[in-house]
Amino acid sequence: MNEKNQLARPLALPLPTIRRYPVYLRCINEMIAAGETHISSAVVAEKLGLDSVLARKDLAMAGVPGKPRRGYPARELQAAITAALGWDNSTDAVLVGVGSLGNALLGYRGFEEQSLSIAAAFDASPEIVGKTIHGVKVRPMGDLPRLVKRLNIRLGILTVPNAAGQPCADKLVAAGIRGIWNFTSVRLSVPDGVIVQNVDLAQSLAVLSHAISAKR
Amino acid sequence: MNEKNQLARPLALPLPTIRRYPVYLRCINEMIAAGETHISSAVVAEKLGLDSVLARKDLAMAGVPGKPRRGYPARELQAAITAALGWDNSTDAVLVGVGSLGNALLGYRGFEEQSLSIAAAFDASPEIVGKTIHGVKVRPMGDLPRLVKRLNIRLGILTVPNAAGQPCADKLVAAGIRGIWNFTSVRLSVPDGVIVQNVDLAQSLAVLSHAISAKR
DNA sequence: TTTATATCGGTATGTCAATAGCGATATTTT
DNA sequence: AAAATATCGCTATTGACATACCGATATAAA
Repeated sequence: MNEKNQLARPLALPLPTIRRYPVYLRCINEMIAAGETHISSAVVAEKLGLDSVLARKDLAMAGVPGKPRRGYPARELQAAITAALGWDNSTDAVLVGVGSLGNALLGYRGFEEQSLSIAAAFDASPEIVGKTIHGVKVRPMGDLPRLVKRLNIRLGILTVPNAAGQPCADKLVAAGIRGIWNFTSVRLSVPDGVIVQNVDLAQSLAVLSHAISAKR
Repeated sequence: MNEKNQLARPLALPLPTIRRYPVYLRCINEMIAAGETHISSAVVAEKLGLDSVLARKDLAMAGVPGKPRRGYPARELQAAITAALGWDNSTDAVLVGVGSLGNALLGYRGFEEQSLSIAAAFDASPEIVGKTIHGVKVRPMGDLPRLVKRLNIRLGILTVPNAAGQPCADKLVAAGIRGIWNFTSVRLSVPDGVIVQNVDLAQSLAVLSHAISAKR
């Protein structure tokens, strides 16, 4: 039999739970800023419009023991979720493709919350290389391998045109990148061990436009 | 009993299927451009790196009968999926919040593929109002209700700072919008009948950063 | 003409996550 | 000190989707 004193935290968190963690985290941050010392799953669920059981299970997954009638200790819960997301340590990333979207991401201030900082940007176009966008200097693609290795960067942000998607992904992989945040519509093929997270606006829009056109 | 001559298309398509449709559609378009007249689910699955059964089921959901040993008729399948997504008729949308992200979306050329055109843009800041960004004139928020009603616009794109998210969503709803494409991190509360599709970069990044930090 | 085969279409099974229900317990109230 | 209650934490059920399997059929090959 198992000792039941210790809280059993599963080795792998459910993917949907991980996706919801940023939402919880923002809510918890607000509550801490408002002076709360304890976080009740019921209150969080109410604020976010989620089922109370779902919120309780998600928060319990963080591994911090809560107390009946009080909730979870706020700072500990915050720290646990932040750690689960890997946002407790600053992460450097490189951005490839300084078009309009890459430009917007370079200017996005919200990444600080996720401890993400774009350490360098690259582009193939000679007209853009050399310019400084939102404080980041745009470098030629040739500099990518050396810089990624020197700074030990593990995350690449891919914001190039579709045609350049796979070739640039290959370059990132060859340079030693571990994860690619893919903003192109191309289905990247990468070796095992490299993680790709797709942000396909068309997929997101599909759900919305289908629903709107279907309900008429 | 049921007549079985007609292909039974389910009234509601599974959400994951809808999300995959844009991916299939791009693949089908390429194959048509390459001169194919028939689309085999096995070939599509191979190209996209999906399970062949999954692709077959998804394509079958479109309601177009396929032929053994040939596949689905290319143009008909293309038309059916396009219609299922509501991309067969041009859809006008309004964009609220012309910051860096709103700017990038206004300049994004890929929306034509989805028959989406941004008919008008709005912003609260007097410095931006009146300017023309990528061919679209930025109007003051006060003009929103009248213009949405006059052009009978059903889709709103929300790219304002988090603090303005809910108020602006309320204005869109009051103007008669049916769906909101929400790029803020705020969980919007809207009345029944209005659909919200969230594009939360933090949620997407969460999966990636968790995986990268966990596997070390 | 006959045989072989690729692909479709439906049914059954398995897996994962969301929901529901219930007991345990610490805090608050009386 | 005793009773009431809110909240946690566990287990079971439900439901949806992905996967596996199998029969039907039109095309291609022999």
